[in-house]
Amino acid sequence: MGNVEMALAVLAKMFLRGCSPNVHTFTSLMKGYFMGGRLCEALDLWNRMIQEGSEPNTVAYNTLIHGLCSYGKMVEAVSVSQKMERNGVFPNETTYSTLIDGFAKAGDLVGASEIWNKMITNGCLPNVVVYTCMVDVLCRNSMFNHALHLIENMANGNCPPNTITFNTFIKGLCCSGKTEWAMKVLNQMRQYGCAPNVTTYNEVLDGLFNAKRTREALQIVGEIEEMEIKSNLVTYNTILSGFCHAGMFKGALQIAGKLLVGGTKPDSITYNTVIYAYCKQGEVKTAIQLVDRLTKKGEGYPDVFTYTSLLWGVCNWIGVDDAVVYLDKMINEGICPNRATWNALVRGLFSKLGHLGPIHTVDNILANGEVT
DNA sequence: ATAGGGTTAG
Repeated sequence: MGNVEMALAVLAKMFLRGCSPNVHTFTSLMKGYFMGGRLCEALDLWNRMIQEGSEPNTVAYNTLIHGLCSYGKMVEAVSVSQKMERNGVFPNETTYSTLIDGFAKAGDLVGASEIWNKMITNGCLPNVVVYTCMVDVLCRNSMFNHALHLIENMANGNCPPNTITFNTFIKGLCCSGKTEWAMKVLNQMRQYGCAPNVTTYNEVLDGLFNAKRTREALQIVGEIEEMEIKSNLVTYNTILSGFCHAGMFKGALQIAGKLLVGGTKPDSITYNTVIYAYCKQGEVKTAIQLVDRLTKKGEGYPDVFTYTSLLWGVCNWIGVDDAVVYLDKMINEGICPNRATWNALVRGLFSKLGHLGPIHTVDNILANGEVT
């Protein structure tokens, strides 16, 4: 029984004993439904709360708005916030930051700005979370100078930026390949009283590896050790995949060894990246053995990522016939191949046949409207 | 009882 089911059972017992849940109970339960991916149940619960005569307060509304935003339902979220005001329940900083974050995740600067303006009109002062969400949406729209100005305004005003504000800015810069600027921010954030933490370094590392700046990435790896910043699983996974991205598969496997020695518990991303590294350097048998060993332990593994690497490896180093066996195995286990899986197979197939002109990957076929 | 930051195939 999952947590949500357990909570529901408790709720049912409450009703049976004639106890009516209060707004707090409904709000927590609704949050649970939203987090469990059960939008309909969450909304049903909201309606039931109204029927029970519980008056939703600001926190209850914020929870509903956050749930709607997390499903990308921005029109509905805004409409709830308007209804909230009409019902005389005052929106607070959390209401506005939730809505601005929702628009930011959708890349909608106009939507986010409208909420900002509304907030100012209503006499609500932005806090550090609201500002940080605005930095996020500005970055997603490549308005890095605006984002920087906003951070400077914060520092000059009475709402100083914190480490998360800078991490958001650095992430935005890295996502646009502006790694030099990101490095500059990394070095300057201390002047604002914000110490970089492990997330800051993880973001910079990812940015550098993606930009093929392997040398600088390695410098950062050294800096993390010097600074006595404790690497976490994400750090290791980022370095691991970064090494693979740079074609340094041996180095990647060494990092994996270091992770295990350090006592960090690997996750499916770690395993998939290691399997990818093995397959890329032709140690497909080792990769298969590792997958077999991991399969016994938990559920949900291997997954589509594992099989895509494995199929690529078998196709390129063993043979297409064997790859088809693994494709069957995958489908029998109920794992659905995706576009990348088919691409790995099609690429492998054509590289074996050779000199047949351009490679017809699934992407090419879809782009050109060709039919096989 | 509510809000902002991190990693994997192509």
